[in-house]
Amino acid sequence: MSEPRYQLLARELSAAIAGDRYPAGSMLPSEVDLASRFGVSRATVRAALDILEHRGLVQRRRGAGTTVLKPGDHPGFGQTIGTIEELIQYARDTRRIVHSVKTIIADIELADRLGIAPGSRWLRIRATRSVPGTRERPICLTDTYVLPELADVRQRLANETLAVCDMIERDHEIVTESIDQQLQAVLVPREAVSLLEAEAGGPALRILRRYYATDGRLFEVTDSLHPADRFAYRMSVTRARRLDHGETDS
Amino acid sequence: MSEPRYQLLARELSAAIAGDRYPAGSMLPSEVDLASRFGVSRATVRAALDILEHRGLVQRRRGAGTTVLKPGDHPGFGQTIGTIEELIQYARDTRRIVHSVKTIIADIELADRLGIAPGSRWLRIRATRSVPGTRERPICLTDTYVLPELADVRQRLANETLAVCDMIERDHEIVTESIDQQLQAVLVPREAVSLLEAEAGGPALRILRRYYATDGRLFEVTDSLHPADRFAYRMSVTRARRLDHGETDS
DNA sequence: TAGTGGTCTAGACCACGCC
DNA sequence: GCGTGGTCTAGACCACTAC
Repeated sequence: MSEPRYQLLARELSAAIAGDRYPAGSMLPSEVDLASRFGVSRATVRAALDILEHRGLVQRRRGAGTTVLKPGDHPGFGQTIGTIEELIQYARDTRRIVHSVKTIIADIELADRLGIAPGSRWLRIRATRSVPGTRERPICLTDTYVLPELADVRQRLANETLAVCDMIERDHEIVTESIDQQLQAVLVPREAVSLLEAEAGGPALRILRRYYATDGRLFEVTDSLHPADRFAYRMSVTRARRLDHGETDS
Repeated sequence: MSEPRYQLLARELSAAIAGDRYPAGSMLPSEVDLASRFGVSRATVRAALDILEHRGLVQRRRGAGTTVLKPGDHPGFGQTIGTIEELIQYARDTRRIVHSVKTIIADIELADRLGIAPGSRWLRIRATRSVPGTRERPICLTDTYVLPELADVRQRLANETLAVCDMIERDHEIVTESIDQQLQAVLVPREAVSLLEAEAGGPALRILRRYYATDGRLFEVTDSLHPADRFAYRMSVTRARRLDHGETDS
């Protein structure tokens, strides 16, 4: 009907992990166990665990079981690079200038581009960010899409420099659990030229971010355009320690 | 049995697409059709298609079918890499073509660009990576710089498709502790045009990686140029959860 | 050896797009 | 209506890990 069971199950498990029912380092019940507990087939459990694994919440090892991971403690070199706090700090240090706020319905093209459901309603906030106290040109142009029920963030836009997801966290019972991020090189499109004070056809970094709450819900999507000369993305990846008991062979 | 059937099937389909049996814009056979053709179950076909879809080679639409995408015309992004496992798989699935190997001494400009000491000596390996069995253009142009004392990796370049840092880890007492990574949008420079078969001035993603060993030594630097239509960078960022007991227990 | 996750099968029903 | 992909089930065997 509405939501697939494996998604629902992923949300419940993700909430249970966030709620410390399964703390970092502990083991999740086995797949057959989860299947019987939730009254679903093992395939459904596996589909749910696929989601959690992809989000970096758990690690699965054949013959051993499924472990809840600490963020930053990922097998090999983790997909988790940096922290949300770092992203938020970036927002705190810059000033937002809102250019338009508007309710939109996602057409096929936008839905594909953002990875959201076609026909779904979102509040779109179009803004630029600048370094305060300078006459420098803006660092980026960002379209922020939030669920309609969170639309009251628009009251706060004017007075606060916080990231939108930060404001949402404070006003609603929402905690950001993970962010999916995609980076791509593009050329500055004509429509962005005047807002960014950039040259059309210059190099720019496009960053698409999808914000997931602890209950697994996608509640915010941002689509940012950074002219290359004003922004580079830096990150550090550290080798993860194994969570298991066995020592590292040599 | 080494390789799972769904992986093998993914490779065969991917090769068939590359070999123009299913050209861009055309439809793949239906899932049931593929299942009976290859003598596997539909679930196995779906697992294979999941891989192709995730790589951005095909697009699936319920009720409509599976379409082969044109590179550069993807609904979201092109090739994406999320985890190191994928990076390794990426290396395994692509062919390295070495164009030159040469000892260089870093001048001021290079030292600045790579973050290494001016006047230091490095072995530079210039190579492209392509999807094997196709006449597609290369995915990236990479300059790999390694310390002179690790120069014996050059013997392995021809026979192995592994990442250079992987080969170094195996041959020497070096373990990669962390990687500093920097992403930047640039335009394809004239010097890269012929090797990449790309248009000068087109958008490209430049990824600079610095590899540090456990003793803190910088032993490898890579400088990659990915034309935007052939690559996007994907990652997941996780909220730093509260640490219950001691922080990094051993 | 017992239990785990990884793979695979052969069915089934559904929502959706197209004719 | 019909075929498509999306979801789901109830089995099965295997490779691997822990004990």
